[in-house]
Amino acid sequence: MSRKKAQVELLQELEDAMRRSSAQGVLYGQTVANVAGIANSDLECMDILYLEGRVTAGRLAEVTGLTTGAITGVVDRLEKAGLVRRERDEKDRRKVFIAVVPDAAMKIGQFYVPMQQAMEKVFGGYSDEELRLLLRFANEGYKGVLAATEALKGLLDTPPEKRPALKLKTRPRQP
Amino acid sequence: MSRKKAQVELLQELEDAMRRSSAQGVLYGQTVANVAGIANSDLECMDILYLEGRVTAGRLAEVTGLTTGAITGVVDRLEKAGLVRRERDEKDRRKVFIAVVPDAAMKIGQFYVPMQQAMEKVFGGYSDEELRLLLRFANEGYKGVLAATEALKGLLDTPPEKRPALKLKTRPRQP
DNA sequence: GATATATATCTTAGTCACTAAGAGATTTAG
DNA sequence: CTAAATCTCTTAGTGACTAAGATATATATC
Repeated sequence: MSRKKAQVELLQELEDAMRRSSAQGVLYGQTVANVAGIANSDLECMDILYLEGRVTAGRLAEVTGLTTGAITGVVDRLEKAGLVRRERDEKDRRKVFIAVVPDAAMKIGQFYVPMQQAMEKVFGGYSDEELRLLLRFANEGYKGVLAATEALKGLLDTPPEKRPALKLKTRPRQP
Repeated sequence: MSRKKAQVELLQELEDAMRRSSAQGVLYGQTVANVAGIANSDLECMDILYLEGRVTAGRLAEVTGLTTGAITGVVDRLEKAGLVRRERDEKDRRKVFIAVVPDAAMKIGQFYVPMQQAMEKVFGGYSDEELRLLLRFANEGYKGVLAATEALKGLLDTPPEKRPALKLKTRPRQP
């Protein structure tokens, strides 16, 4: 045992707190989709487009885990709503780039204002050095979650009986 | 202007990094649901049950934003899968408590092991004091997101033309 | 250069989770 | 004791999703 009891508890608290805030983050997203009047996956794709810029339909399918057929539907709806445009790649005419229509970023962005304000308020309680620590953690956390997602996807290709037994460290929770 | 340019950039980076990792967190959840062979909302409810303990069907509807009818379906599926049990409240026989079946926590929990391992690895790079800072941030962040969600929900009840104009601070992103 | 294979998106048919509206059961208020 | 309120479930209908395959374009092989 290299960890003291207090630290194990700290880590458990941390895990729960992150899980809780992440769950609430999901709910915020659902609410945005509701208010904006678009489907959840549609908003998810808008978010990817915001973060990655112009991407192909296939990449959207890859990142969201949806089938290409489903993405066709997503893009159809977003295009009809005037939020994105299809742009055929002139180099490879099989590809279709999806690009956010300039004004659309703001139409959707406004619904993130309450979140930004709340976060600004929270960030206000931290020094620059502490904020840099949070940034470092956010970046490392992203990489960790990405890796974990890949690891978990790997299980999908493995038949259940051949899966390496996962040692479970969570204890059942008392309500 | 009370903030220096460097800090504004830091905050923007932080916002993007959090958005990115939170988006990846959503994807992790979707993958868990896939691997576990249950619907997304079903898993979301399992998560709420894990965090809140035994809750009523109505509370699940409230927290998830689904209708009570949808929750009936969720609970039906989870019950059939042997993950939860319906328990009528003896004090108020209209209410139905949903409780996680003891072993079920582990059945689902195993799919969070890759995530826990990834996070343990990340946490390993921080001192106890830094971890406490992260915990403080996670808790404050949760409260912030919760408040933001409520604020946004408020907009739903306000007719679009009567909504207080949200001042947009995001700048459109260059892809 | 012609043919075969690969890649990227779209189409179609069918499935399943969701909403809206209201029914049924129980509790609380007058 | 009746009326209103609360909580869950039921029903009918809608819409986003998958699987499979069609279409169009690109790349590889001979």
